Amino acid sequence: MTVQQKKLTEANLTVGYVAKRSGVKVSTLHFYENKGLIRSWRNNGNQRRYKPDVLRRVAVIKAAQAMGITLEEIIQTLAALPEQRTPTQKDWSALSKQWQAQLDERIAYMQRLRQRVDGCIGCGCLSMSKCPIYNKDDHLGETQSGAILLERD
Amino acid sequence: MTVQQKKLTEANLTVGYVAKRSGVKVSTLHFYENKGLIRSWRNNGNQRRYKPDVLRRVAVIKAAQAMGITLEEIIQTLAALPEQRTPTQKDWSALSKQWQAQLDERIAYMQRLRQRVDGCIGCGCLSMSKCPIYNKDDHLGETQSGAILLERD
DNA sequence: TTAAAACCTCAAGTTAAGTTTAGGTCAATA
DNA sequence: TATTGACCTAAACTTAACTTGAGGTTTTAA
Repeated sequence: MTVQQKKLTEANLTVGYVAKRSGVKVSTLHFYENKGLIRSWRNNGNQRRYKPDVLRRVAVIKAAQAMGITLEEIIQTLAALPEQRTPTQKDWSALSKQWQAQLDERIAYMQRLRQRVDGCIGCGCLSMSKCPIYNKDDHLGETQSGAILLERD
Repeated sequence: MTVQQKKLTEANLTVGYVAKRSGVKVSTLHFYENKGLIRSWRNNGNQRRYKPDVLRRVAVIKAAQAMGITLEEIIQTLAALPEQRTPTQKDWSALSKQWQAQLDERIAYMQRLRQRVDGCIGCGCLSMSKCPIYNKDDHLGETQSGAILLERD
């Protein structure tokens, strides 16, 4: 039995191991713990120990981030996971549905933007009076103004 | 002739007017000028004055940002615009082509991600050994690791 | 003409998502 | 057993893209 296998079966992962396996830095795991995104307990020497499901948690966090979801939102969503028992497939599945919807929205937003850029800038005219790049009702857009940016120039 | 019309025809816009018309704050215009994204000259009292095409510039900057392009990249791209003459439709069109390609890439990335999430998290299994959310070759992904995040857990 | 509104500069503050550093302790191995 | 590598905390630093504040000047309008 290798050291890693021993660690795995004992469900007793060190921070360095989790860092290597999850592809994030040790400092990031500390940071996530501070934020309440993951949890650990301490051994006699005050070192962190993790249950293996922390790996899934970090994977999910990273996946969500790649979808453009902020840590703050992720914290909110992860709060829906059970505290007492290890989350099941159903638990994770529920999360992913939420994020899928967000991802779909984001893709749709990008496509709308693509279309507008086709029409507005693509042709070189940029006549914003007819064809604003920003749309008041498009809440995914970063802009606060939402205004028609140019009417003439 | 209204004051605004006078300003427009005289090609002599104040910072407050540009701010209102472009939907960004005065401080943002100062900031952009510092970064070299826009230019102005000064009147006798040391106040900024702008040519009307600054409105188009700001619109383009905001559009590019909405596409996920950083200011640093925008600065690079805007550097291709002519310094001496006011940019023409062709000039703007060239820019937009570049950004369209980036936008297409980004959309494609999101869609790949969407597919992986369908397969990996959506089903609840999250068995990353077969179906990594992160792909080494997917350079749009934010993750450094690019590793398979979970082999078992 | 005078007060308010708009402008100016420069420096410091803000937020997100970490990373780095410093100064020390714990654990694994030659 | 000694030493090296892994860990600990707390605070400061980083980057992007701005925003805010302080203290002073210019314009505009009643």
